[in-house]
Parts: sequence; C-alpha cells; structure tokens
Amino acid sequence: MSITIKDIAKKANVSITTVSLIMNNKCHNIGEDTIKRVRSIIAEHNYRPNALARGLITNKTRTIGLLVPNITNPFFAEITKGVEDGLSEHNYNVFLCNSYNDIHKEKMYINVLKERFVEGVIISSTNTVTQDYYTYLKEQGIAFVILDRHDSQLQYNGIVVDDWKGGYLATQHLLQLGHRKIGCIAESKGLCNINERLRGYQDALKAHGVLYDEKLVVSADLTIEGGCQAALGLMAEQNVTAIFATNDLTAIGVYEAAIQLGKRIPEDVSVVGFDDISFAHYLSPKLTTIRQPIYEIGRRAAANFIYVLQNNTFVQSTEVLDVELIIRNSTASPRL
Amino acid sequence: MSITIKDIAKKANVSITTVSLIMNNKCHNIGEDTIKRVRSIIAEHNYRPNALARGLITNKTRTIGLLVPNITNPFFAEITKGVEDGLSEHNYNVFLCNSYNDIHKEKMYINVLKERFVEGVIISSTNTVTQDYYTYLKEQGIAFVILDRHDSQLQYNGIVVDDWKGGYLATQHLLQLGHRKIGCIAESKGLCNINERLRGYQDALKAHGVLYDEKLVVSADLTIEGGCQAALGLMAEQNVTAIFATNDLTAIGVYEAAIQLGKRIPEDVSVVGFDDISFAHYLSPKLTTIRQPIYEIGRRAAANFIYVLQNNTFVQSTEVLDVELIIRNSTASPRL
DNA sequence: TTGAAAGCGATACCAT
DNA sequence: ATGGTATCGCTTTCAA
Repeated sequence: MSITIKDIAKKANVSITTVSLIMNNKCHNIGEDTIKRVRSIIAEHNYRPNALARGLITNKTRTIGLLVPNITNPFFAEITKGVEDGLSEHNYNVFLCNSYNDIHKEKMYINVLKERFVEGVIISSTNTVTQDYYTYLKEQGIAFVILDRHDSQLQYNGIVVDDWKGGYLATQHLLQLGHRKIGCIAESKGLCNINERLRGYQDALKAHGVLYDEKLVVSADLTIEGGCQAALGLMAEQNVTAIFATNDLTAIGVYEAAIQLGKRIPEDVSVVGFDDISFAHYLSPKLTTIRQPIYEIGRRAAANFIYVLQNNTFVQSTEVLDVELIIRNSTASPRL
Repeated sequence: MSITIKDIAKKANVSITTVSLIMNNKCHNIGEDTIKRVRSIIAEHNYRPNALARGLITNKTRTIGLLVPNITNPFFAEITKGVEDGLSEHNYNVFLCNSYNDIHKEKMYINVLKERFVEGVIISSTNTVTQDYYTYLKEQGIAFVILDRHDSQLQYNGIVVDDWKGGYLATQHLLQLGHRKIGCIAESKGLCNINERLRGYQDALKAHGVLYDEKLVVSADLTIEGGCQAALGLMAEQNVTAIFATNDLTAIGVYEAAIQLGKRIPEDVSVVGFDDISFAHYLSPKLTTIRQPIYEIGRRAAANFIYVLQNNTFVQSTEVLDVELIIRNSTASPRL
C-alpha cells in the first residue's frame, strides 16, 4: 500500500542501493543528474523510508522513552516539554510513559521500551535509585539519563538541581523574617532530592541557632491532598508560624488547609514552596518558592542523550543546575 | 548483542517457527512439553521479540501518535494521561508530540508518525479542521481520532463535549444571578469548540431577553496571559459585571487582571471558566466553571482506537460527552 | 558511477 | 506436531 524504496527505484530506473545512498546523503559518487532525478521522484511521491525497516538494520530508531510518575503534575509536564523540544530538533521522538511511581510498572515499561529498541530512556523520579535498581538498569544495556537523583556513589548520567541549597534558602528566608517554629512537609519514601531539601532545612536551622524538632517535619504524599493533610496537623497541633513545603503541589495543599482552619497566609502562617510551577504565580497570595529551571532540566536531559548517542560513549556525569529563591506574597514576619 | 528468536530456537532445539508460534499463542498443535521447554527458555533469558521486526511484517506496531498543542496546559496533560492509560491496558504505546498549534508542525509530525508506522493518530485541538485539512488527513491513509472539533459536515472519528450547553449553562448562571453586562473571552482562530461555547453564550442571552453586544466579546490567546489582557480591556473599558472565560486558563488571567485593577472577585466582577482543570479548585476564590470530563475524553479516544483497530473498520462517528456547571465562589450577584 | 545480494529479526505459508 | 523458506523494507558490502 505505502510506497517503498523499490517503487522509487523502479520509477527512477536505478537500483534501490542508489536510492538508499541518496536518501542518506552518502552520494559522493553518484551522478548529479541521477541524484536530481531521484530526489524529485522522492519529493513528488512524498516518499519517506519505513523507520521500522531502517531501525531493524541500523539499530538506530531515533526514539527514546520518557518515564515520568504522572504527566498531570505540571512539574513533569514542563520537563516533558523540554525533553520533547530538545529531542525533536534532532529528529528524535519520545514514547511517553506514566509510571505512577510504581517500580513494577517502571520495570515493565523499561522492558516494553527495550523491545521497541529505543536508544535510551530518561527516567524522571523513580521511587529511589537504589543500588539494586541501578544494577538492574545497567544490565538492561540501554543508555539512561536519570533526573533528580543525587548519589555520589552511584555513577550514571543525571541531571539534578541543587536541592540542598533550595532547602537552605527557603528556610533561611523564613528565619530572617523572624520565624522560629517552622514546619516542613517532606515525604516518606526516601526520595533523595527531597531528603536533600530537608538537609538544607536542617542546616539553615542550625546555622541560625534554632533547635531542630523532628515533630515539625511530617511526611506526605507530594500532592495537593497530601500537603493539605500534613499542613492540617502542622498548623492545628504544632502551631507553626511558617511551613516549608518541599514542592509546590504540597504548598497548594497548605493553602487549602489554611482555608479550612480559617488561617490567613501570610498573616497567620507563611508558606514557601519548591519548584516554581507556573501556577505558583497565580495563587492568592502569590507563592514564595524556590525556582528550579524545570524546562531546562528536560532540555539538558535531551541534550545529554544526543551527546551520548552521537559520540557513542557512556558518559557518567551528573549535571547540577542552580536554584533561586523567588520571594512573592506568601511569606511575612510572624505576628508577635 | 540482544538475544533473538534464533538463539531461543537453537537452545530449545526447535525451529524458529515453533518459537514464534508459541510466543503468539498459536500453539494448538504443538506438544505440551515442547511448549513448556521453550517457554522456560524464553523466561530464563528474559527474551522479548524485537518489535521492529515484528511490526515490519505484520504492519502492527502497537503504537499510536498523540498530537497536543502543548502538554504544559493541564487540560492536555489530563487528556494525555487518559490516552496513555487507555492504551497501555492494550499494550499500545504513545508517541507524544507538541504541535504548538502550528499547522506546519502538525503536518510534519504526521509525516514522522507515518514513517514510524503508528497505527493511528489522535489529534487534540488542531487549529481548525477545515475541509482542506480533513482531505489531507484522509489522504494519509491512517486512522485518526480528532478531539474537540464539531462539524456535522465533516465525517470522522471524534470525541467532543457539548460545548454549546456549557456556554449556555455558564451564561445562564450569570444571568440568573442578575448580571446583564457579561463579557466573554473567546479566541480569534475560529476554533469550533470555542465558537460553540460562544453560541451558547449568545443563545442564553437571547433567551433571557438581553441584547447581544459584540463589544463585550473579545478574542484572546487561550492562555493565562491572553486572558489577562482581554479581561483588562473588558473590565476597564466596558465595565462588565461578569466575565465568561471560555477556558480555565483565561479565567486565571481574569483573576490576574482583577488584581491589577484592584477589583475583587466576585464582589466587583463574577467569573465563570470552562474545563475544570484541577487547579480551578485551588484558586482563591475557587473558580465557578463548566466541568468537562477531561480524563474521560482521553480514555474514550483510546477506546475508540482500540475498537477501530481491532475491528479493522473506519467508523465515522462523533461521541458527545456531557458537561456540567460547577458552582464555586467566583460568582455572585452584582452590587446595585 | 551503479547494482546484486546478503542480512537485520520476526511472521506466515506450505511442506513434511 | 514441527520445520524450511519467502518476505517485510531497508542498509551495507562487494563486485562490476
């Protein structure tokens, strides 16, 4: 049904080899007029080579897999866009997979992607890259770029941001405003980037001579609902004057909790988020948060891949991108 | 490098035909013990057939393409999730493409997807499906499902919501609250679903004996910024007491404009959105909006595809899903 | 400067 | 109940 290289060859009165050579720009030794004739026939029929057949023989499919926990989270949507943009410039396409933070689903997808012969997989936010899991990935014999995972011991291609600094900056900001009872919403599965943010929180506390109180740190799902639950406890039982939410979604949850408890932000409680998703700017009050270059993370992951694949090298390096405190209206000095 | 069907056949002392038959569960006539032996060898080596080779011969790649304008818009992220969920249950994978509402990019992607031999393409929100474009799609010889496009004349597989009803419901709600000067933020490219919403707005006005004033309808980019610009004009120059924003993103823009002009929602101006993206619930005040079953749209699109592909039939039908008015806190009676 | 033929990894038809 | 072989559409090596 679809037009093939054979058809083109026949119409142009040349062999399929010639057509192939021309299509791949390996036609140094082919006559100018032959090239022109073939090219025009290709154009005329809008012929495009079958990527499957091509991939089968070259082992280059120009596809990569992207594993995100949930595309519905604006953070991952933004990363996805960065990846797609970065890749499409190099004529790569992306298979999108939602892992729902389920490691089994993740492994299942890796298998699926392998049988599709993707040239690599970008993994955004696995549960945690344990030594076991890392070994597993290595065994797969595909290139990986892993996002958001710090681990000085495990060596892999990765893009991360300076999560520690983010946590420090956020907490320092609250301390400088005069807060002393600062809650923190972390999570329970031991995600290393969140742990880094927590370390930043602790170190800032220490630097300002404030005693670390583990009752003020609660674990939550990193969702709006999770943040709301956590904040409810923090505000009602611990009477914090400020909350550092380790991502913006949970910060939105804090807003929701504040409404339920009749507390005002920032008068009664200050909030700092993390990520700076676009909606942070449109909350009321506008959210003070730690900005990470989300789109850029996706672009870098893509660029990293292009580099690795083009140079046929397994670099093992982690790029660290910077973060920045964006002060908006959700933070103020505590009332006396 | 990777293990192939040949390797399995050799290890099991059978022909590749046998292995193939077993893998595809066409082994009615094959000895129990042979099956067991082969199966265990397959499992032992974690062998999975090369999807490229398979697709090359069967013309079934179990992949589909999904074209969305911008994955960063929560509306499309939600649709994407629905599509991916619906498809992955049937072992289909999805190529994600951002068209940025650029018809050239869209056509380019369709070509790319064709050469990857996707079994079909789900197109979410093209500029507009004109007769020309529709003809173009038909010529491609792939199955399409088109989302969000009403057109009784053009026949294709489609999923839409009752946009007219949504526009009517939104406007009626405002009228019943006592508003008479109701602005509407539409868009300029003639998207048919937005036009339907506008028709609903006009019909509601008429039904309530309110004269339609075209100065109250402004075109905008369907983004937060676009909505903000449009609302600025509507509020400052036209002095409307209420605004019907034809999507939630522009409604958020209205909130922003209200802040800039020092107006309060809903005391000074009421706002109704459209879509009910998850953030609508977390705006302050919470957004009154028209809910469409976004995730479900994606699922249905996927289901439609599965049906079409499994039955090898080109159904040409449009499913219409219902919408619903969700009253929250962004609407109130106008002050006297 | 061009073409013939082998082969990528699977499926499917026809034998046995 | 199992195997041989053509074939899918292309790239690549070698020969002419």
